[in-house]
Amino acid sequence: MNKYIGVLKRTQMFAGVIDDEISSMLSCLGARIKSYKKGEYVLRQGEHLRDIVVLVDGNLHIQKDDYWGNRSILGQIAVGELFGEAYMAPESSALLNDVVAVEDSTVILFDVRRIITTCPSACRFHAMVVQNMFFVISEKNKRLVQKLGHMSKRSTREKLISYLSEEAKKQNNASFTIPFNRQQLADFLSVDRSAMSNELCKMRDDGHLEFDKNQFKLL
Amino acid sequence: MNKYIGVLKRTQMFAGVIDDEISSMLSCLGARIKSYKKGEYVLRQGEHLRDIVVLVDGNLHIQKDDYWGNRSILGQIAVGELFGEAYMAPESSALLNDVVAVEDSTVILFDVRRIITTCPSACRFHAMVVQNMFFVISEKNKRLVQKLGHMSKRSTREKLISYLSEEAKKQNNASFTIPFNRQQLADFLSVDRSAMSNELCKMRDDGHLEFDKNQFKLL
DNA sequence: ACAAATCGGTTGTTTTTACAACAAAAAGGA
DNA sequence: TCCTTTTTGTTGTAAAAACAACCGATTTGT
Repeated sequence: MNKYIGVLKRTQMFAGVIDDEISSMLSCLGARIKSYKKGEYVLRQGEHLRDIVVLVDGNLHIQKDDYWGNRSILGQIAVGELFGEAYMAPESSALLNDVVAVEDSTVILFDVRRIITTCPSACRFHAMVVQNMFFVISEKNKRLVQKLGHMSKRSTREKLISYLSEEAKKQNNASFTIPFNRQQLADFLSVDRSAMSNELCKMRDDGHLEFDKNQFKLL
Repeated sequence: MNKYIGVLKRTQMFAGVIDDEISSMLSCLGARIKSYKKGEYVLRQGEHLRDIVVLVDGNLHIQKDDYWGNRSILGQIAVGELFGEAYMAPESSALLNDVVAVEDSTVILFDVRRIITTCPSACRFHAMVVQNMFFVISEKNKRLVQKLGHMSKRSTREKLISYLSEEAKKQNNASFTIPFNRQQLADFLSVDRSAMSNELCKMRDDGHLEFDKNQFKLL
C-alpha cells in the first residue's frame, strides 16, 4: 500500500498532508487495498457501501445497465479521484450504480465512519482530511450539476457542444482528450451512438471542430 | 430571525441541536435573513456564492434559461432544505444556475467558511453541524444521481416512470403529490410539455396510473 | 502474422419527439 | 360575479433520434 502514498499525496482528499502523516493515517482510517482486472466489477448496484474508494491506478466507470442491455454511464473516475461520497449518510448506503474497472485498476478503501469521526488518538491531519472531504464532495456535486446541464440539452448536437466545451474549459485548452470512446460517450450523454457519430461528423464538416479518436479540438 | 428557530431545528443541518444552541449559533455562523416575492431571483447564474442558503419559508426552483427561452429545472428546494453545497470549495463559487422563488419565500444565509472552520469560541454543537452537513451534501449528491437516472432514460414515458416511481418510493405511498405543474415537470425532465401530457394520458388510459393536477397514483 | 473482435462511420427506415396552434377547464383578480 | 390569465389536454405536421444493418479500419490475442 505504501507504494501508492505518492499518488494519495496528490489527491484532493489528502491535500496538505505530508507523506509520514499519510502513512500513519492509513491504519487510522482502516485502509485496505484491492486490485481488479479490466472488465471486473468493483462494486455492484444495490450493494451496501461503507467505504470511500480512492482510485490509485487504472480507470473506473460508474454505470448502469437496464433490463434490455442499454447502458448509461454516470461518470468516470480517474486516478486520484474517489467514489462513494454519496453514500456516507448511514441510511443511504444502497448503491444506485455499478462501478466497473475499464482498465486494470487498484483502489484503496477507507472506512467512512473513521473519516467523519475524528479519531481519539487524534492524528494531526485528520481534521484537514475532513475538511478536504467537504471540498471533494462539493466538487462532485458540482460535476453532477454540470452533467445534468449537458443532459438537459434537447438535441444530440447541443449535448455534444455542452459536453465538449466544458471539457475544453476544464482542461483549459481548445485541444483536449476525452476519457471515452464513441460508444462510451454516447452512453454518457444518453444518445444513440450512430446518430451521435453522424452529428459529430456534421459538426466537423460545418467547421466547428476537429477530432481524431478521442482527441478533439474546438474551432 | 428567531421566529424561524423552530423551522431550523427540524432541518437536517441542525439535527440534534437544541433551540438555545441554534440561537447562539446564528451569530456564530454569521446568519442573515432575506425575503423574496414570488418570481424574484434569489441568486443568479454566474454570481459568486459564499453562503449556504437555507429555505425557512416558501418554495425555490433551481433552474436555467437558455438564449432561446428554453427553461430547464434542475431541482426544487422545499422548506428546511438548503442550497449552495456544490459551491463550498473556494475555487468553485460561480453559480451554474439561477435560484428563483416560485412562492413568496424567506431564506437564512450562513457563511460557508464559518461552517467548515470550527470556531475558536467553540460553540458546543458546531462539530455536530459539520457532521450533519456531510450527510446533507451526501444526500444531495444522491438526489442528483437519481435525477441523472431519470434523465438518462431515452423516452418520455420511461423518464416519467422513473421519476414517478421514485417519488412514490420517497413518499412511501403509491399516491403522492409532486411539487411541479405540467410545464415545470416537463422542464424538470427536459421534455416537451405537450408530448409529456400526451404520454401521461396514454399511461392513464393503459391503466398504469391515475392523476389529478399534481396528485398522482401508481397502479 | 493471422484471425477475431472492437471501433467508428454511413445509410435507409421506423419511431419518437418537438413544435405550433387551438380549445376546454381552472384559477386568480378586479 | 365576470373577465383575464394560466393550466392542461388534443391534434397534425415537421424534425430529430433511435434502430438496424453494414463496411472498412484498427486493435487485440494467440
